[in-house]
Amino acid sequence: MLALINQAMPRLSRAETRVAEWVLAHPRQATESTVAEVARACATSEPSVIRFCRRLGLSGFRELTIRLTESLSRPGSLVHRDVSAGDSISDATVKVVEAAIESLVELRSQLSTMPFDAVVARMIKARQFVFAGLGASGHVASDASHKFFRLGVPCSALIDTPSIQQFAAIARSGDVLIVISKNGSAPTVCDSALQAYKNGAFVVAITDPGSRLARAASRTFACDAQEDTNIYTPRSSRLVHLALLDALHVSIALALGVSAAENLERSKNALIA
Amino acid sequence: MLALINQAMPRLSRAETRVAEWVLAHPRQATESTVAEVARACATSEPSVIRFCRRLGLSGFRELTIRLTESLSRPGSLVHRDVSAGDSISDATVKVVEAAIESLVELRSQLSTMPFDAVVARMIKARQFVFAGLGASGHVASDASHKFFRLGVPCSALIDTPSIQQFAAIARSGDVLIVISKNGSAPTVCDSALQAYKNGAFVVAITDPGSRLARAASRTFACDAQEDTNIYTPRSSRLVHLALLDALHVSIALALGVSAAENLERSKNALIA
DNA sequence: CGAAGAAATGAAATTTTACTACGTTGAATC
DNA sequence: GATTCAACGTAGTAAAATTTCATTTCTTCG
Repeated sequence: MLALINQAMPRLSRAETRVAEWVLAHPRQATESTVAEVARACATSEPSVIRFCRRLGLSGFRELTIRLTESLSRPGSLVHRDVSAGDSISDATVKVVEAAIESLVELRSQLSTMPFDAVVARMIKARQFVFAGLGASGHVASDASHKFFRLGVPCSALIDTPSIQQFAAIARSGDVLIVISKNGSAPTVCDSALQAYKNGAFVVAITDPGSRLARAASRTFACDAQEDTNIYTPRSSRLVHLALLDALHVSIALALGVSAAENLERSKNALIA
Repeated sequence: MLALINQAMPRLSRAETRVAEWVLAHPRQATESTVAEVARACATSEPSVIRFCRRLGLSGFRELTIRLTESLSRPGSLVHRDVSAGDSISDATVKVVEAAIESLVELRSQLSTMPFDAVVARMIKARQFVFAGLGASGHVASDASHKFFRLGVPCSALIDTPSIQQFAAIARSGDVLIVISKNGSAPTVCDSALQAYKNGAFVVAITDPGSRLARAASRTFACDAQEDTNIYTPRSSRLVHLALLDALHVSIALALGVSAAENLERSKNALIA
């Protein structure tokens, strides 16, 4: 959160900058203050404080206090140590698993900012789900399709460019296209997402925030995967995307209610029997 | 905080108990609600909610939300609670991701007991890697194949019974068969593993400890995935298997040394260019 | 340089939210 | 069966968050 404020600093106006600086300087105090108190401390007005919150993408002051307490009580994350050529095997395995844990912890802290409610609301009324992704994201798409179809909604996975383009051309209202991409820059995928959107489909992106794909989609789940400069470090983004889709899957199951629960139950029993 | 509420339960009156139960069941949602919303959800009045807070020694509702968000964002508060039908979407998503984190933490603690060294020693001398799995494990196998081939070793993924059986029949010394299975009980897969082993292949199992597959393999990575009695709880085993294969991949890359590093480097550059 | 437009800002009004005062109900005790 | 006391909710109040809008300040372009 504090990093997010720092990052937003250049976009802020003068009064908002004063608020940002005060919050960064007194984060703990900010969580216990009221809007009026913050405004007074920053020698500005209450609306400016509110505007500051909005500029950060928050719903208001209340959410600021929540987000702040969250990040303040989260202990400094595990020191992300890269695998290096001299590592022993046991060192390396621990590092890899810890990196994976770290990215999931990061995901958890970002869950509350993600548009689950809006996406679920649209998905429970969909006539089909189409998952799309290339390369490693293709496997994620397949996995998701394999999981979501048990809800009783028609599902498919598209894992190559021509298929994605073809679907975009025939997409229509009622279709939900979930596009999975690590950095969201592949032009063909972005174009297809836009095309599907224009044809009336609901397009959900699971990708980096700020990417071209993120802008093309109706809704975006922003997972800022840390850049892996290290050749040995595997992409944790796959794990994050899978976990995110797990969460979405469960959310939809809950929203669909009894019918979905029954389908899940039956499909589970089918394996045991 | 949640523990504190539990502890205070006996001292609470009837209406206050209802509030306590709701907060324990929907902690995340509680942090984002207003007094009126909580009162409505508990079928009680606003003063009762306030009284509940006071009884806990807090100054009021505002402090409750702060204390709650604090304890929710602390990793120690992973009180693995199952998703239930009445959960809000935000509660459910947090629970799902926390369950995933928990299983990876579990994996980390078991890493030291796993036969990485022995498996790596055999794999760096292999002429090919074959990953096998059915259903959800099939996606894991595909993903692994897609990752390992970048080391420069021939790789393939078998995701259906006949293919696995056929490979087992032609397997020979120098082949490494990595079998991925959640509970390791599918008879055809176990038989194939045994057959491949008899034909001289090195068979690695990624499965539950004590399963039939575990006994059939040359070496086993035992991941005791907790039984998911709850229909909403997704299988975290996929994530664990993927992370485990990531670790194995990196270990092999390190053991292969410069040549593998070079291959990884080149394959990474191929995507950017 | 100066006027038109846009952006930023705060005063005041409005709505929402947390909290309090008080009367009623219900249960326990004698 | 009357008395007492705790529990509870209705209705009201104070306070806080948020919106509206007029004023000011900065841009920008003639």
